[in-house]
Amino acid sequence: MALKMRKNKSLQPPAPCLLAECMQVIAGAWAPNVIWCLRSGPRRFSELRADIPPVSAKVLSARLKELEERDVIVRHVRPTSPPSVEYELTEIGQELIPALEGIVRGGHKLKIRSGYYPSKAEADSNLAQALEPA
Amino acid sequence: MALKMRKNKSLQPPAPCLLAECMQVIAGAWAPNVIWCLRSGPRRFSELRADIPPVSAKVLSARLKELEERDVIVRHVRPTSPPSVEYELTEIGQELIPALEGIVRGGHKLKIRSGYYPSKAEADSNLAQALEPA
DNA sequence: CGGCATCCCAAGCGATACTG
DNA sequence: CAGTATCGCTTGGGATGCCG
Repeated sequence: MALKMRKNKSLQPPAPCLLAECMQVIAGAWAPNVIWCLRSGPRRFSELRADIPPVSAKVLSARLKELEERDVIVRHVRPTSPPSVEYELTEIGQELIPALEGIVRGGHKLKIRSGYYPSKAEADSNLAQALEPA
Repeated sequence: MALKMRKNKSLQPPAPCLLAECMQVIAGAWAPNVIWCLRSGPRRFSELRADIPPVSAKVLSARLKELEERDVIVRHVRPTSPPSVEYELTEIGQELIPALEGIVRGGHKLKIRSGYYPSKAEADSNLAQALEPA
């Protein structure tokens, strides 16, 4: 009857717990980008603003605060003449990088399959550039 | 050390392209769950509704439509007496599963590090249950 | 059963202006 | 430089009801 492999005992909500848990950290338009930008070392507020497209200061600080509360990043304040603040991934934050890499690779395959790159070489270089440390 | 590894040439927007690309597919509260639930075979509309927490019909159908447009899933209509519709992952959709697994593992480590499980055994079984096929 | 229509709310985000 | 405050828009989402 067509539904051969489906067990009729419902797939109990499979991973929604864990999936949702991590999705909340990852969610939003900017959080993943922040984590991604921090993966190769600490960055300052305005550096993040510049790196991440033009994210508004309000939203960026909101995300940073959230990520800090979740212990994904730490905030270092250096009391210099012009105030300087650095954000850095915690160990917990580092754990998320493989997940983001997975997403990047997934996005890459998506673009290859549907959108199409002009050439495979270009696709590969794009992926390599995306993944390379800095 | 603090800023040792930061190149002062700005980290050009590293992967936002690819990251954002895939994040848009993954984004929203339910899309990842849908893909996750479909990873072990086709499911029908109402099965998905039941499996995924209580997602409203409106939102579920909206997500399904989006995912179909992006060629992540396919819709099979079977013209039986009570109408029956099945959704299934396409090959493109399958490509996303590793990314989701990465997220699940990330969420798992997050819970271990911060929230804490009572015991490691329980943590492991939780992860295993989340990842097991069906 | 599957799914669209309507209403309505809350969160996310951007822009601008302002402070320490 | 590193934010906070305010405003207003746009989306995602829940609830309910109706239709094929």
